[in-house]
Amino acid sequence: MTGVPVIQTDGYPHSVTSATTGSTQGLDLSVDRSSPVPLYYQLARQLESAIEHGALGPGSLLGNEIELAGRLGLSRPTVRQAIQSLVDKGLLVRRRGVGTQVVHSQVKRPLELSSLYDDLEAAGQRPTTRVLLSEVRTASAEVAAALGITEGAEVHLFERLRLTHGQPVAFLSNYVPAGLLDLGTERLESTGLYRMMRNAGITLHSAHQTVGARNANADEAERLGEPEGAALLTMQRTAYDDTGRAVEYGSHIYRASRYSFDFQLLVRN
Amino acid sequence: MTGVPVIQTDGYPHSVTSATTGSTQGLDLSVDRSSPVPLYYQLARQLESAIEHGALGPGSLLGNEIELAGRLGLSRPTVRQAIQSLVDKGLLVRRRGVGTQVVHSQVKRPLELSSLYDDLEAAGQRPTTRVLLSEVRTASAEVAAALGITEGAEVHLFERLRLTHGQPVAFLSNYVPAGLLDLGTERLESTGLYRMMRNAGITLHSAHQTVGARNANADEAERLGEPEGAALLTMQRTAYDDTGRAVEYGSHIYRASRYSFDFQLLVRN
DNA sequence: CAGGTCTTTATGTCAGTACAAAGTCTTGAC
DNA sequence: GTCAAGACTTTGTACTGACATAAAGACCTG
Repeated sequence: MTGVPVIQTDGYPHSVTSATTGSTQGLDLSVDRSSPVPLYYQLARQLESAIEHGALGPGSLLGNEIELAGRLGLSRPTVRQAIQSLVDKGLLVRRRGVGTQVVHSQVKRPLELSSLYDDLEAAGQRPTTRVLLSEVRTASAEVAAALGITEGAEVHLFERLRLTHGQPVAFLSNYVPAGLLDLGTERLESTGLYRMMRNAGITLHSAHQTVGARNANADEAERLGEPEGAALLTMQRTAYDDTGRAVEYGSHIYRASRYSFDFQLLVRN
Repeated sequence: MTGVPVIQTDGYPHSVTSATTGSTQGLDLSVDRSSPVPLYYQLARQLESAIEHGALGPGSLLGNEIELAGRLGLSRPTVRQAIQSLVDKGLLVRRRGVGTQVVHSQVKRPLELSSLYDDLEAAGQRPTTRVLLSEVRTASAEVAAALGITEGAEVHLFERLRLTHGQPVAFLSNYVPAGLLDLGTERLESTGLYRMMRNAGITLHSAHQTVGARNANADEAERLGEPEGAALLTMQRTAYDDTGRAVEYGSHIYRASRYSFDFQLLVRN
């Protein structure tokens, strides 16, 4: 990060560099006005990466907003917007009369609607998927209720087995209203469901989850390679897109011996 | 802009009422400039309660920001700030060229750092607590690592049994750095731990959770009134306050037959 | 020396304006 | 009749300016 020159194409690049560390002073912050990326977002990303890379250590002050704005050639509201987005993410804390400082705790990521696939991939587990079943059925009462459709309507059901290192981790049963997207088996094996939805123009918005546990019956035990009666982690999830329409219902079973949910959450004040 | 005259003097509430429903038009929105409560917050609260009470049904447009601002005698940024806070909560969705509408799905609450006590109480379960143990100990390696303190430092450990309708639901082991707050047994029975912390001036900020499952051993089975080998839901949580200091580590065990985690989560875009 | 008070500093709130960009809808041409 | 261009609506981004308020420290005073 040190001596890297900031190449600027057009607009008026404001680059700020200094030797002081532990503060925003020692950072090479700059914005590119010719870019279509919003200025507040450019700044937010730079601050975020500075925090991640340790250039801005925990507890270090960010420097007051007015000065920061001046140094970057931005207005205060723009700087505030950038900072606010990081405060919302839990990376920064504002204190009136004191300043804005980097939070001490190692907040990684708040809980997201991440797919199991992405989770495992991020953990370097190299997940693979085996599609066991993929067909159109009529919705049962349970599925219809979860998806908010009428019982008997057509849904696409697919069952998948997720593995890492050749070992089963989870058995996933997913239901998608028919016609919402075309689910090719080959693509389901190579990527996650949510990624496919995003590519199909569906923007996920929220989800309702229930996490519980139960003992494995003979069927489940065999599929997952666990002894009968072993504790299983269960999760049911209904996902909604931004129009409020339910786009997916999943009923998942995880081997508790090989998987657990791990997440960070923020308190809203 | 309709024919509604906006009377603007100073320090007086602006009230807007109309007969149209399904929109913000039929709402009695007003702000009180003499109140110390921020204007954007007043507006946000009113909109939120209107949504909750059904006055603003799912899908209904909010009306454009400029007009809304004019009707209330506020500036557009202020109105935007109010709306934005509800968008962040997942109650509203903005669409360029269309407007802002109430989200369809019944988003209840995103996942919060709620205590089990509050959860059960909200569900009308009338929880009771039996404090089994409450003493100061030296931190084990596991606890020290979770709390970020040195091994052997003093921590206050207390074990509680949570019951509803006389039936055990969970066994809770909690560790709090010694001297952080005084944990009276009687208060621990009548209220939750997080409520006590808030009252002691500690503002919670974030937490790291791990949820898993395992089979009950003989000890756990007896305590919770389950057969040996029954599936249990486990949760470990470390909570941090806004200075980044770990203030609590809890290792909890739930009867999977009587409890499951149930929550809503949002996708950040 | 202890206490409260004033000053400083930083964020918090709010107004008003301007232009950009993305959808929607209408209009017009073919 | 269909499709595309353009107008229009609405949110998105950004700036300037102003005052309020909380926290911290310096200062003065009893």
